[in-house]
Amino acid sequence: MKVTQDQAARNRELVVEAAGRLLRENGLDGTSVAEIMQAANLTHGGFYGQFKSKADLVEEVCERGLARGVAFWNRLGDESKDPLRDVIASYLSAEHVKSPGKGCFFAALACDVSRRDRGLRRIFTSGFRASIDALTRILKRPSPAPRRREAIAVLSQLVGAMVLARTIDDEALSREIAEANDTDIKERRR
Amino acid sequence: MKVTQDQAARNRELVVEAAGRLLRENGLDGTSVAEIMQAANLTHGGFYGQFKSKADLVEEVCERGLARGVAFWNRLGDESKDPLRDVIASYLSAEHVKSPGKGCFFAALACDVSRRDRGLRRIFTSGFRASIDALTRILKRPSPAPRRREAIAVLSQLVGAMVLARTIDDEALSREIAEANDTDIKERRR
DNA sequence: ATTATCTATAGATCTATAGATAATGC
DNA sequence: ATTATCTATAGATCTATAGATAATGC
Repeated sequence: MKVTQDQAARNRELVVEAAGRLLRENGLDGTSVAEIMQAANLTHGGFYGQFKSKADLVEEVCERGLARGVAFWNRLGDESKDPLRDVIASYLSAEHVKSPGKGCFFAALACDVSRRDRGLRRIFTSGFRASIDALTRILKRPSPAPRRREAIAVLSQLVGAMVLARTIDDEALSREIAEANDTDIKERRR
Repeated sequence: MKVTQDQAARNRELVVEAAGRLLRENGLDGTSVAEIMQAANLTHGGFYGQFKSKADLVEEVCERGLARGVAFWNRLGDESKDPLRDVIASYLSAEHVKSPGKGCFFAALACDVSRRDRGLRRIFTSGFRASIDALTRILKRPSPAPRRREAIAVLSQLVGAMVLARTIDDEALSREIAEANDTDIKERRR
């Protein structure tokens, strides 16, 4: 039963990883601790040796997940020829619509989070600020509007488009939502 | 205990009304049947005399709630001097941010719905089409972009702004999100 | 329509133990 | 190398709560 400290640390990572996927796919309430542990190939009871509570795990998962998203955008900002185009294309891709478990934490969980306690909401608030900063840096070519305001508008539009595209039960209409927003964001920045 | 058919029908309406508020405030999973019945001043058990199941009630509530939102926009479209301005101002108001129980079903429940069965998703899909039609009619002055595409973009932006504004645990930043999107939508249509 | 009840499932806790780690002895 | 201790995990169990049903009353 007992494993090396190293293996225990790896097991903990497996739990965080499985939770990251399941929570985004099925929601905060739609995912049980038992389910997460099963996905990590561990038993339910073992969970409480590594996390204080489910809420504790959720906070860790979201904090790390949001940071990952910001890092991805910052990397695009540094390395891409046309970072805004790449941000939009990846965000509004069909892949992102159909795989919430691998995608944006805002699109997957923001509605859930708005009903949760301060702790989790604060984590999302920090993640939001960092995301806006990343986007602001990406919107660097001359623009009539203040860049920060535009970053907020673009992020809102992206998140709304993803939430709606995932809700719609019609593949063609869902695609239309993603494409309309893709075109729209590009057009307005002519 | 037993009441007239008329009173029973009124009680049913009370249940639908209470559910409409509670489901939007606390989410589909965050609202119990017992809670809804209590809010309607009825007992838990009575629920199943009027609805087949909780899922059944949820469908009825969403269908009617979505239709109400569409009707509101159509009324603005018919009666307002500047319907787009009024749509945006009401949608992005501080009041709407803090009272999800009285607000847009997309902003309150779309994330939840994306994880539900076909029945409920189809209802939201119809509501989405009707909302886009209403918005398309409102966007009637000359525009370089196709009106339908613009309607989809504007609705996405509105929903995303509301979801994010409600998630953020900082009143000033939350206000900034609403105002940035308000200004942004107006600016792009100069 | 009320009241009591049933069944399922959730988060969380408890106990036992395999086996790793640390302390000790040669 | 031996012994003692520590700890990550398994498995069983507890408590609370959910949706739903059945029996009852007017």
